[in-house]
Amino acid sequence: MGKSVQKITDKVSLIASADTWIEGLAIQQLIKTSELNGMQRVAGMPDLHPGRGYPIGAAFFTTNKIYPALVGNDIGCGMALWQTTAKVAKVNLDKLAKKFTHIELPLDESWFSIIESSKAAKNITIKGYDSALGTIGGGNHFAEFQAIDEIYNQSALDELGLSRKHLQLLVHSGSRGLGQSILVEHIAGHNHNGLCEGDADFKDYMSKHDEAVRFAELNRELIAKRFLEAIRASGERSLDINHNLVSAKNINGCDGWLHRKGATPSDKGYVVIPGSRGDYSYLVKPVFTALSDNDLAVQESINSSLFSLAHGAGRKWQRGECHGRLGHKYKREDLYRTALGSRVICGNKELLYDEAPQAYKKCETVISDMVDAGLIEVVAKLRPVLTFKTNGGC
DNA sequence: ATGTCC
Repeated sequence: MGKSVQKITDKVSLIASADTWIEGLAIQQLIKTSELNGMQRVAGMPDLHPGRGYPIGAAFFTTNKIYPALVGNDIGCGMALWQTTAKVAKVNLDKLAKKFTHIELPLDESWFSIIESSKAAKNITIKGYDSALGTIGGGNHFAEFQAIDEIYNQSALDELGLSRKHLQLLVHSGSRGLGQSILVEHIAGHNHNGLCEGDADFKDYMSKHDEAVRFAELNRELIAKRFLEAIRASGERSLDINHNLVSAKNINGCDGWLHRKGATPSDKGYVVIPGSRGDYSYLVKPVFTALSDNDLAVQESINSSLFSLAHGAGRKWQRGECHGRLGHKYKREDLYRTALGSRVICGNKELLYDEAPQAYKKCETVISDMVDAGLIEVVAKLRPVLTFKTNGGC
């Protein structure tokens, strides 16, 4: 701890060293959000960047009420890591890149029975959004094949059953149109005012929210299975972690509601913090200091990080300005390959530029800020092999 | 972020 934990105000802290680039607007949004009624504490992560009104890459702890607008439309968005049976040594990039031609369409009849049984098992009763299941979506969502590049903690890797011989698959997606519809309905009735505990609409929102979280998990599972089928491999999920949600949490003896907006939980075991498509991702183990709960330093660390971590490298440039900044220097063809030797499949021109590695911070700085803050230790570094965004859309 | 905006 120390150097990479900044106190912004009494309520607001930021996990970032002084030389980590954070946009001023994002800090302003962080402070503004801390002034909402019932807000107890706000913690910015080292990938903090501006959003529409509220910043992304932050955790917000309230008492007595929740703010659905803080969670946003992509309820349940998160990262799932699958180990495939495919061998890294046997990867042929040209061949691999050709296997994903129909991967964006709604799942066909051959999937219907698994969709029905999975929905029942997860108590998902909502109808009307099944065509989104198994689809990645836009924005920063992706499916990426990766190889374990460097190992720092072999026993942790063993615990997860991960081997560097096997190709890994990281899926980043959420609840698609379902989460969007839940937010739209909430805003129509309550604007950005939030909901008080005890209100009928509070219960109603939380129940829909929780279902959207399960829907998002199922979506990632179906995306993974679909990509596995496309490469004629099977696989097993080693983790699935949501970074957009609100849930009940006791923080330093206080019962309340923890909102995470692009903030990875540090209380759910191992997590993957992805870099941009041209950078490494990091498998990390959250650290819990083995001191008594009464220890002031521990309480302070909990207050300043709110059981949360970065959810990625963090945008350096705003969406939409990237084509202008990169267009002169890079042709579209230049962006289908990365400096780490990986391939990119992205048929949408704006997305190709918006999600370019240059638009993101270096993931290593985000990781080292959290290491310095005493929040994580790095287990392994994952190298991108092929990143799938979308086939069409140009 | 969004079966994405005409």
